[in-house]
Amino acid sequence: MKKTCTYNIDCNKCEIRSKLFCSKLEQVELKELSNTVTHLEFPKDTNILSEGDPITHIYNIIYGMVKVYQLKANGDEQIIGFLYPGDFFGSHEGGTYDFYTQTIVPSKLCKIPINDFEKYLQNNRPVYDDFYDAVVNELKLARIQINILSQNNAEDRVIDFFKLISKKQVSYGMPQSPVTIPMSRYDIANYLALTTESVSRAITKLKNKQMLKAKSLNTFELCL
Amino acid sequence: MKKTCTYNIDCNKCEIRSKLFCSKLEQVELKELSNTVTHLEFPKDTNILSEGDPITHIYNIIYGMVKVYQLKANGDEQIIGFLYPGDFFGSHEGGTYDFYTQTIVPSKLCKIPINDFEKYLQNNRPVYDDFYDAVVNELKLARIQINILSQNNAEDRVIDFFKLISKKQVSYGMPQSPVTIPMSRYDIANYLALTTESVSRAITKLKNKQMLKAKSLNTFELCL
DNA sequence: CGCCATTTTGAAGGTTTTCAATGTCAGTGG
DNA sequence: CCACTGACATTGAAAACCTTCAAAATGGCG
Repeated sequence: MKKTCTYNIDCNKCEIRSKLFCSKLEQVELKELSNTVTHLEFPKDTNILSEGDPITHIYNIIYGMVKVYQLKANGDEQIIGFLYPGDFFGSHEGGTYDFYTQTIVPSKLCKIPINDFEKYLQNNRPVYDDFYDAVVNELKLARIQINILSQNNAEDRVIDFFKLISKKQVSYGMPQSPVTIPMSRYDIANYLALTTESVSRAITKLKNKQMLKAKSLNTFELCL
Repeated sequence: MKKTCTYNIDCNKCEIRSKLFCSKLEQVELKELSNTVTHLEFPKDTNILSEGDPITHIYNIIYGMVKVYQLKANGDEQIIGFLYPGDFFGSHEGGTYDFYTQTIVPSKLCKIPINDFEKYLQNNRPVYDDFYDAVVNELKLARIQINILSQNNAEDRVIDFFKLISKKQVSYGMPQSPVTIPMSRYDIANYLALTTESVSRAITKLKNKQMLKAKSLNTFELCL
C-alpha cells in the first residue's frame, strides 16, 4: 500500500469531526477549512514527522493508530503514547515538533496547515479552550504513564497497560472487553520500559491466572 | 514555626512577579490583584491541598519548595514534580485538584482566588497564553520524568535527577553546580521509583567514580 | 552532649535482563 | 497446494540489578 492523498474534502461529512476542535467551528469556518485540509492514507510503520522538523501542520487521526515517541539521551526511543481515531498531534511545541510519530497500522490522517489552525485558535475562543483541554488531557495521560512506570513489577505494568487500552477503547465507542492490541510486543515493552521477553512472560502468567484469555495473538478478554 | 498570613500585599513589589503570569497584567489589574491575594508562610512538611479538594485558589511559590504527588492505585504516593520559586500550582483540572502538594522546606506562597484568576484568563489574552505555556511546560517535565523512569538502572536515574535539578537551578538564576538537594532521599527515591537504599548506593558509587563530590549531605559538585 | 530521624552499609532473596533457542504465523514462490 | 522463509512471539537458563530486612553510622536539634 502506498500513501494516497485526497483533496476536495467536505469537513461536514467528516466521520470524526465531533471528537475534534472542528466541532467548535462556525459553518463559514468549516467550509473554509474544507479547502485547506488534506486527507492522507499511510501504510503501517510510516514515519509522519520527526523531532526538530518545523511545525507545518496539525494531524488528526481519522482511522488507524499512531505511536508517539521521543529519543532518550542514549539514542533509544521511548514511546510516550498511542493515538486513536479522534486524537491529534502536531502543536504546542514552539517552532519545531518535539517528538516522533509513526503509524503502527494502516492509517488515514487529516492534515491541517498550522497557519489556518492558528487563525481559529486566535479568533475562536471555544477552539482555544478545546485545544487547551487537549493539552491538559495529554498531561494526565503522561502522569498515568508515570504511575505505571513507577511500579517495578512487570505483571502490574502489563495489567495497567491492558486497563489503559480498555479505557481508550471505551472512550472511542468500542467495548471494554475484549481488548485489541494493534501494537507489537516491542512497542508495548517500550511503553512499559520492559523487554519484549518480560512482557511476553507477564502475559503468559496472566493467562495462567485466568486474568487474561487470549482470543488471538492480539485480542484478549479481560478478567482483571 | 507556624503558618503566618500577610494581607495588604503590594504586587508591584513582588520578588517573583517577573516569573509569573502577573507580569502580563495591566497596572490597573495588578492593583486590583493586590487586594485579593494572600501571602502565606508554611513550615516544612505542610500539606497545602489534596486531590479532590474543590479548586479555590492558585498558589505561586515565592520562596521554598513544594512537592507534587499523586496516589497510585495501591495507595502509595508518587511524586510527579518539585516546584521552585516562580512555579505555581492549582488549576487546569476541572472542578477539583487532581494531586497533592506539600512543602518540603519552609516556604512562602502567594494565594490567588480562582475567580479572580479566571477573570484575567478570560479578559487578558497574554495571561491565557502564558498559562497555556505553563501547562505545555508541565507536559514536557512529565515526559522528562518518563524518560528518566524508563531507564532501569538506579545510577542513570540518579544522574538524570541531578542533571534535572541542576537545570532547574540555572533557570532560577542559581549556578549549575554545586547542586542543592532540599528533598529527602525518600522523596528522591519516590520520584525515581527506587528505594532510598538504592538512591543512597547510587550516590555512593557516583562519588567513588568522582562524578559527584559531596560538599555536604545535600550539596554536590557535579562532574557528569 | 545526647537523642532521634535520616542516611548509609551489609547480606540474602527475588525479579528482570540478557543471550540463546524454539515456536508460531503470514506471505511467497515453487 | 504446500513447503519455505522471515519477522515476531514465547520459553529457557544464567547473570545482573534492585529490593528487602537488618544494623550501623551520621547529622541536626533540643
